[in-house]
Amino acid sequence: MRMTKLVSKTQRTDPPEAETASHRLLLRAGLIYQVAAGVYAYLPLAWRSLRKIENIIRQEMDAAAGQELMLPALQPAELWEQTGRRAVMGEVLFSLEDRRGRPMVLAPTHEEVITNIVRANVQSYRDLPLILYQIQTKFRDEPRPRAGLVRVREFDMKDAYSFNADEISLDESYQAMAQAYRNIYRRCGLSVLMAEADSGAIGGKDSHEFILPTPSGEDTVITCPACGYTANAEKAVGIYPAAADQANTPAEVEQPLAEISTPGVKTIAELAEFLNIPPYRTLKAVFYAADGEPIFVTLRGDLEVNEVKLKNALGCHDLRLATDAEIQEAGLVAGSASPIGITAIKQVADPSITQGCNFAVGANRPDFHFQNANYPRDFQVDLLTDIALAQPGHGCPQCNEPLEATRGVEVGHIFKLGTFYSETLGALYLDQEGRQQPLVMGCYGIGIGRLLAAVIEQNHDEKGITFPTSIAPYQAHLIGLNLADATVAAAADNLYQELSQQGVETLYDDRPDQAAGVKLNDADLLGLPLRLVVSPRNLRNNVVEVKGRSETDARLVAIEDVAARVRQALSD
RNA sequence: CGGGGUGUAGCGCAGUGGCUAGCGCGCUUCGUUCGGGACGAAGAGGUCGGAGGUUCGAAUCCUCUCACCCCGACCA
Repeated sequence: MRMTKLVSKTQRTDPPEAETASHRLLLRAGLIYQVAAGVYAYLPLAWRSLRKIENIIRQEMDAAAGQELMLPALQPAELWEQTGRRAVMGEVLFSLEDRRGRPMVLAPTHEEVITNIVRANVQSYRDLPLILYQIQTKFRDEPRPRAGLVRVREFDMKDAYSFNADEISLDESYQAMAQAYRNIYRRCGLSVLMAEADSGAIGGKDSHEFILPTPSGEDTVITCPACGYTANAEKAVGIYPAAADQANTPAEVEQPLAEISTPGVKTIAELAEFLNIPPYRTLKAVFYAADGEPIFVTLRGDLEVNEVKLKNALGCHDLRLATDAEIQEAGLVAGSASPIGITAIKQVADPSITQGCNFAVGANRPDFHFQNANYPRDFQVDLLTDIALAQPGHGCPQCNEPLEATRGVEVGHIFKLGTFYSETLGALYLDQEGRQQPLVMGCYGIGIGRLLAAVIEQNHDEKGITFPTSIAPYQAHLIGLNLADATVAAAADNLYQELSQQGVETLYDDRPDQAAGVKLNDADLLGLPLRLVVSPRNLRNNVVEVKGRSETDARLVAIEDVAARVRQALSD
């Protein structure tokens, strides 16, 4: 490709709106063009790279016995009502009407359609297991698109679905997909973490996310350097430090409940300081609204609520902190709230309230707290279950060594779905004994554009992108310096022809009037793996300069050997 | 949806009621340059996000509205 014919141009300055490296470089190198919030055009360079990513994914999916097909993005809303997901998805679902006024949606994912297809085509265990996949455009009206291609509203996704006779078979498909995913990331030049993940309201047992560690990421991953435990913070379990200075047999050491005056004390930090006790000797109260119903949550004062765990425990769609008005209406006192004496509100508590005794807690009237609160002596709860957020420093659930936290971008997610869709939509098969059984399903997603963003996030330096060869838009960046010199122009043109004929994907900077600095900087910005420089200086010695993007020094190669050397370098 | 911010040339920005709206980069033409973002000369390019209002006069003041960015709740 000649750069004089390339539609996209590089920009000299960083786009001010781009906070993350991939967003900044994608815009600046002319790979993407923004059309609307969270909607981007892929310009030719990006599109070449994305197609290479897709092909790697296809190869790995096919190797794992996947069959590629293509499903429609435009679907009747009715299909989504059968599974109840029209309501679950809510405003994320792009909705429209056709000319007859029928409600339609633009699909954000494809479980409904694929399950119906399988229902119509699979009746026997002999057809199983089955893995189907597609690479197709998804539509999600995200509340907040961000960071260029990381979080958008229209994006291409590889989504795969497995159909198995039983859980054991599902495990095999799941493991095969997990391995395919590892292969895909490795081949794209990415190093990712595989983290235990929350499977959501409809999920089955297992779910894993593939996370690219980066400070600009949206997710927090909890890791254990000692044993390798890795989990999304939404899912992670931490062993919080037991209250070492407290006896483990509360019944014998419980002190009488006592109300004390605590003027101006509202937060846990203030309470702990006022009483000169550590935060873990207090109890924290938080109020939520779950699908509109008020929820009173209690956990130990040194811990935070994990809202995903809470949401799962309650089985609700919508969970948010209660408003001040709702708190007042419930007769609660913010800053001094107490689970003691609350009967009209649903109460949820974390088991941490049993780790210790004689806690300080609000008295549900302003400027007063209780001392020596003990569960279950002083209050009862409707639900006692893990709702605490694992934090760095907590003990690993596998080995009790201190956990660490890392930020990251989710570049893939695999789920064991179980039988929710097959039962709801009637996708059944006959087993060997002739009994009807629901198909056991899994689903597996990778966002293609986000993967490109992740690759750039992990492969760049201060000058620009450093594309891995496997997904670089072109393999070689040929620069002709001082093309006003007819000899140089001829040599560069010839080399371009030769490389092209030998199958080396070459971007040829044939711009006649650009200064050397502009061309060299653009080459660094675009980040193709190999840079070839033809110049008067080199040509006097009949050589061409060859340099890898990440190398500091160039090699001089005789011009007649360049094509062979380039092919060799690319195959390494 | 809550909080913060921005809309003026392709890009980045200046312009607090007064003449024909300006600067840098980029772009066009000519000339000179030619290995890390060259120089000179001459040019092209604008519904000042939109609508309404105030005014002799609005990019500038008022009202409404739209879009986009950043921080939080969501996801591949």
